[in-house]
Amino acid sequence: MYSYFFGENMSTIKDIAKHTGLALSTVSKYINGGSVRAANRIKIAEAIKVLGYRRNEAARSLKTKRSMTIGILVPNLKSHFDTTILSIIENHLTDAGYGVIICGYHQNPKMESEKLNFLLQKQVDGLIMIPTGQIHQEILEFIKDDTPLVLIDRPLPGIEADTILVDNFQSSYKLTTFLFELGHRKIGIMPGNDEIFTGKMRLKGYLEAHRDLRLSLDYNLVQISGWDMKDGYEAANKLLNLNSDITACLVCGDGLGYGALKAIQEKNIKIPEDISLACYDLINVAEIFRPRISTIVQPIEKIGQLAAERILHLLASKGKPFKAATFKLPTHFIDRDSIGKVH
Amino acid sequence: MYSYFFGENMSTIKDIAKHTGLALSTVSKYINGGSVRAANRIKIAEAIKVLGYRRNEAARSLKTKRSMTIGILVPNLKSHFDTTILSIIENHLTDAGYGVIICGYHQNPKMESEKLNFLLQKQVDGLIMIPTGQIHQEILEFIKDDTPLVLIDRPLPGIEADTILVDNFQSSYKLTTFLFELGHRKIGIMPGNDEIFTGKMRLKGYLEAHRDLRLSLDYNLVQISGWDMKDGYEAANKLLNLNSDITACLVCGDGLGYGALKAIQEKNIKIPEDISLACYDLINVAEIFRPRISTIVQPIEKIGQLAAERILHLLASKGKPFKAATFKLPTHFIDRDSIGKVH
DNA sequence: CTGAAAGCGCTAACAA
DNA sequence: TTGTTAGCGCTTTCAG
Repeated sequence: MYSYFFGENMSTIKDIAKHTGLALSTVSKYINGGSVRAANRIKIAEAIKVLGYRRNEAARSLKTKRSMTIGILVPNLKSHFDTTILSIIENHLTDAGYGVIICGYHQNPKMESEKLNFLLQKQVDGLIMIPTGQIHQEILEFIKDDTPLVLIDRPLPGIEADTILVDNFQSSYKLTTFLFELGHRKIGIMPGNDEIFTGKMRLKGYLEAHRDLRLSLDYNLVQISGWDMKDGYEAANKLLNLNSDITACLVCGDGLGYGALKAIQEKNIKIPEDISLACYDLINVAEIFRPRISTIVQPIEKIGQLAAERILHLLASKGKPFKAATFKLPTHFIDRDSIGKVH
Repeated sequence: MYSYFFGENMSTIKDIAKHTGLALSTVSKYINGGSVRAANRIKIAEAIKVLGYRRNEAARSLKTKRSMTIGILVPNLKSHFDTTILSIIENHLTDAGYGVIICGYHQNPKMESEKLNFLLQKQVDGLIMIPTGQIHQEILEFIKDDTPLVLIDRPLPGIEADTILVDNFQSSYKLTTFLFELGHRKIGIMPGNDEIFTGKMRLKGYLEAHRDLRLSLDYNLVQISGWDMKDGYEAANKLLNLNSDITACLVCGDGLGYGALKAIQEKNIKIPEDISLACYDLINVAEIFRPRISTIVQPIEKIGQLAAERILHLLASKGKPFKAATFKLPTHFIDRDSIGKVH
């Protein structure tokens, strides 16, 4: 009699109340872990099984104004950096009982704003994002709604939110200096998109190192581009074609690294004999490539873990006064075999 | 007077009805694109802006029993294969007006079932997934609810659902034969996890090719493992240590490929002089590695696109009788420089 | 084209 | 411990 057919409506709390002869509120309490008489617990549990009951989250959210889900928004679902962080955060939040809605915005600010809107509509209880840097209306709304917000990788000036960064400036400054000390005088850089915080800061490190070292700078040595492999390929080709005397190159991203490697291989240029190469990230590949590529390693695990920790903390202390914190995590440089001396 | 403060409640359709002096239903119709008198349209639009109104999706879902979101569930958010497909599907569905909830289950069947449950609770209107192969209770529920379901990469026997596969068996059968024709007699294989459809079928292709070629088979040449880089590293080491006379190896996954490459490099074994290597996927890396790696290329773009198409189709024809279809997409083999002849 | 009213499934007082 | 009840914000008849 309580059988269900293909396509029939889900059973509700009401059905199971009817089935057990108990009140809705009792059933609800059971479901939410409240105290219910043992005999009734059993009855309810059985009814739930028999009727195939499953809580309707839409109704629950509507009532409680909490969705128990966190939104995560990243620029590029194809990027190893993004997805690794994603994966770590998801792990931690799942453990804490939160669901996760993952969105990518394809490095497109317009889509970024659309996805934020989507997440807003889904009433996520918190948001972790790698922003472009643009301050969208929706971000202000998250803040206005007092929804916990954690920013990763790139800050949002003027936005009061926990922010997790790495030492972009430092790392590229030091690396440039390191190359200089090895005798390099014509050092190229592929900073990616310099309107994005990481690109801008890494470029800045390179630039200031040049200034401090009193190394004159040829702007052909700076090839701004997008972040993808094809961008890296093009940028590297320009760099190589425009600077016959280039001896080293600093590549500021994973995708760019792939592209650069492709271009260099095609031209039959030898690393590190003809050109020294250093790259951010290049996870996995740096080790197996020959020569092994020297890279700046970001603490991805830590970033993800910290992001999850912070959002959980904010969630737990909601309503209380809070002061946004910025964390600047150290990267470290692993010098493998792609950097040589200039004589 | 309609100002809002930090943390104040969102304004609702009711507020904007009050603000404009119109009825709820009129406002609702406006929001849903119904016909409303021009003067009122303007009033409503303005009120929406002033009050910062945003539709509450929980309420909407509760009422309509549709969420306008599709769930996507994949085994491994760190896998290039998975995330590329993800990204493509997301694109298409977003264009069609659907939101997307992406989940990973970390190759863990238990978590797979938890995530399915999460998606079920979120009342997704459709589900696209790469399953482990286990038939969870939740999958049955999706089907019972008449929720469109599209399976990718691995089928679910007995489940009536659109399924998108590639020619795993064929591709590895042919590749094994190809290696045989080049003189290889000791061909190793790293099929990954042979309880997973793709691993099983690729192994089967290898095995049947051996049988058909009357090539005796040494079981040390088959190293079953997980799918990650470290699994590939271990499997390759075993393969290499156990078979001093091995001349070729077929690697059945991206992560495995990274691991195999690492092991081979460490042992200073030359490709293809000492060992020939062929690998599934190895996206991006196959081209830039030296020697360039010969790979079996899966039509990832097409898989993603087809998955999106199918789910959209199913969504549009909901309720109508439907017959599940299985698509088997062709892979193609790109022979680069990692396979040599045996004399 | 507009308005009144019912109710989706659930939670959370409050009363018993 | 259990039951009654009032909505959460929205869509959707059905009248007007």
